[in-house]
Amino acid sequence: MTDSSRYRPQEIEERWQQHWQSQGLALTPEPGPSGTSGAGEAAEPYYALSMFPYPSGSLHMGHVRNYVITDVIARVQRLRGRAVLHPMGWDAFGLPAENAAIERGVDPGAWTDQNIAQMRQQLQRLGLSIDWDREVATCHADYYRWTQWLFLQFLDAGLAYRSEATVNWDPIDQTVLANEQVDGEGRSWRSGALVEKRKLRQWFLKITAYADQLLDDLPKLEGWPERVRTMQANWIGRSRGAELSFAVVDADGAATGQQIQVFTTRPDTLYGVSYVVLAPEHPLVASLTSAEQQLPVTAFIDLVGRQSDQDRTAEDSPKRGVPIGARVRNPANGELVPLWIADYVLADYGTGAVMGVPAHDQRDFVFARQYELPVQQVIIPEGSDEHAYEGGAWTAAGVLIHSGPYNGLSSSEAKQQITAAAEAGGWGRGRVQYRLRDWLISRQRYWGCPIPVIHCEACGVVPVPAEQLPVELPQGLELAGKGGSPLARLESWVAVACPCCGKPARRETDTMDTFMCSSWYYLRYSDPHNTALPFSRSAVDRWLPVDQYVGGIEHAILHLLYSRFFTKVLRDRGLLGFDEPFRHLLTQGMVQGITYKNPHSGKYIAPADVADPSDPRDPITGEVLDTFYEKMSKSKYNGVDPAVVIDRYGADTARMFILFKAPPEKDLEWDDADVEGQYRFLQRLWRLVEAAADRGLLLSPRSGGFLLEPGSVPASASDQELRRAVHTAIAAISEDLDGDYQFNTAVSELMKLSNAMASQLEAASEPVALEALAVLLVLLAPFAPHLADELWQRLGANPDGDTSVHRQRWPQADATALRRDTVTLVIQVKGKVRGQLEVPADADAATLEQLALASEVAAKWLEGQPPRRVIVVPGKLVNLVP
RNA sequence: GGGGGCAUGGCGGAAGUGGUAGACGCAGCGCACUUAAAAUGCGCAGACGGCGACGUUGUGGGGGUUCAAGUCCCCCUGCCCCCA
Repeated sequence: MTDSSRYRPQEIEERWQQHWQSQGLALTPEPGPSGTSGAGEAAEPYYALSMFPYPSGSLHMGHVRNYVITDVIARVQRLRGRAVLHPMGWDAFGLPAENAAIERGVDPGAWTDQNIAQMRQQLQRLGLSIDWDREVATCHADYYRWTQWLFLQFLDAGLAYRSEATVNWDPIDQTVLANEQVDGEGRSWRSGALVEKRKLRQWFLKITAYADQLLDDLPKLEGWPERVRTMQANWIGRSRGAELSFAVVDADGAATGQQIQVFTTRPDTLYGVSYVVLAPEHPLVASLTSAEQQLPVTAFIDLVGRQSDQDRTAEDSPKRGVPIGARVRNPANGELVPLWIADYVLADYGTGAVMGVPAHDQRDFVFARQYELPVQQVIIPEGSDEHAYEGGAWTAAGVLIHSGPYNGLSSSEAKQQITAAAEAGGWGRGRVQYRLRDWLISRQRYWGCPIPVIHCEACGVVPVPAEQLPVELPQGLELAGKGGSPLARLESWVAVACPCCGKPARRETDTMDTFMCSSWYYLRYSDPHNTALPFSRSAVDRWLPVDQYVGGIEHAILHLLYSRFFTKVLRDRGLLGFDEPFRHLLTQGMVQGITYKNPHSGKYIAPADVADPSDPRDPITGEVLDTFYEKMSKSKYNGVDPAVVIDRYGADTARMFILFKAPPEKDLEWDDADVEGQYRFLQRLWRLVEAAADRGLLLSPRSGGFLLEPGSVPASASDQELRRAVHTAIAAISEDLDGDYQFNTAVSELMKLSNAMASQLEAASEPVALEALAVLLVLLAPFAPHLADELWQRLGANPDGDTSVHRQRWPQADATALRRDTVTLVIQVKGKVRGQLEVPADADAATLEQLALASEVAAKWLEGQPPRRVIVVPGKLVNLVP
């Protein structure tokens, strides 16, 4: 073999990337006047989308996996004749840039642009077929202008409002956070700081107005993973129940006229109420607290203010509270019960007040035990004796007792009847409650999209007129990272004339949550250069909904819920014509690196410092290390740099490895030996095709495709066998790329085809061999695009550079080639495999039974007795039951 | 506590509607080529027993349905995720 014919990805990949770019291979076909765009004109559109990255400046393996998966999908759809939109952009506002500015004094915009340039370059080395002409960056004024414009749409629709609220305050990042951005331990999703409660005036989007739609449309999203839909449903958390009024009474038991509204999902337990609890922040607490309880109540409120919601409401944490020295009347039975405040009731959920039913609610039960409040059982399990309440509350539905006129009713009947009685008696009504809160979008940070409103003493909140957009972020602001909105300190920017009355007014100084920017970027790609609108109705309706969205499961709630909300609002504004933005969603698994940890010291050890991976030991102490796979991160020294892998093996090997190693939704364990194996496979392909070319097997460019006429039956058995392997691969890979994607088995089918060709190509006739070679390279093209195009050219199919393998058509399997004359029949005796028989493929059941009974296997295992029963599965097996 | 998911060789993973378990690859072993090694090619390979033909056993554990169960049903164990 000559030296020049070795597979050297470093020499071919960049060349092909440049060639594709000059050919405009990844550009999005737009419908034009007839005759102007050959491929795109009649083609059906297909939109393949990756979740756009934050431009941190360095590409990691998680990105690579995400974009390679989307790229394969985009390339397959092009080969299938679709007009493909496959864009990329940058989620470019956010704290890292601002922190860099604070720490190093650099300009956040310049810092971000530099990172974008760096990451774009890294991305391009992967050979992704991205249409870079449609790139967007959320921090550029020509993009955020439209984020502001869309905010004004929300404002105009009454879906954006400003309100004083108790909010999550992140003391490290010095900003407020949305509920969705606080984790289960009450920590910020970004900084990890324990979130504090503060009362501030903030902007909200009224996502709760769409709670029902967001929930009810989930079943329509059949192309989404079940668990993402479940997570969203849980997050929205719709519960049906009733709001009931408890009248406040004075020391003599006379009504004071004040009412406490409670929300409950269990109106059937109303007769079991032994107290009512208010949230410590409830507005009536101050006025209802008796003189003697003043001191403990004040102290308690102060204590609770320092706790997170999660700590306060967890079922297993201790419940604390104090009575405030007032009583209320149970509207059903007239009983007087004490009024308490407690940490486990939250002000902003429901009405900020709950009725305490210790016998049938676990938290109430714990609370009642703690403070020796009475426990009144009113529900018993159907058909059973009374529950003894040893361990806790009986929270399931059952039958009512001790409930006056409702005794004997089931829980569900009682819920209806008690709610109806409340409505009739004017002391309550049925109500639906959501866990979902309105979306808090104000951030007291600089590097975000300015909220385009002006505060005027005379006119109130005035939207910035659309023609004055964008409200640009001022340059050269000194960022200190301490206290309040940085923009507020720039008086020259803040002071502005009111657009309404012309008097001096002040700009809003908060910026938007970056999730605002990412809630509509997929719409902008359809029409990225529009200067009159964020997108035209015709462009957005042509390309959307996104056919396939690919990204991490970590966005299951936040980004995906917000984007669905945006889509529904914009639909109602007439800006687009669909209900849901993403038809199919693929949540790819993490990329994990091999991780070594000293079990005694807890220290992570870099793989490079482990001398012998089969017996990993601490390089200093010699202790045996724990070995496992975990998500790649700097602190664990288990990351693998994509650039290093590409330098060594090329992008095609990296792509193939990532696709082959695990199914796309599962976590993937990075393994250098497996990468090496993948590289060997590509080398084998190279040698296979080179050997064929050396023998004079050459493909000439032609328009009619490279397949033999469907139905062709070559004369020789070996040709038939090779053809069967070729068309089996077509059928199998086509199926793996349809619906739910199985790239791992698709790659293994490519390996099988290559193995078959390695042993059979030499003996094959020229037409059959050429068909096999052409099919192999077209099937390979989406996965290893550089190698496929290089070999395609080396086989002579692309002499002028304009008949790339990526411009070919995805092959159709020929049923004739898949047909067999004989098949292997399995012979079972009593369900156990005992032998095999070659039989004619078209033999009927009776023939198969006879062949099986006449076989040696039958003779050996039936011992001369005729079987009691025979089951025949034509084409598969015969089961003899003695 | 509620909901969702997962469990298959030494490892990653394959196995339409129940129908030959372990495809494909990694690691391993043997052979060929080589002075040697690497690379490459060919072959073996779940476990147990047997020189062998072959037999037994085997998809986290237990039970069931069926001619036939990785696949369907019930119970249990362990792990992951979401909500509490």
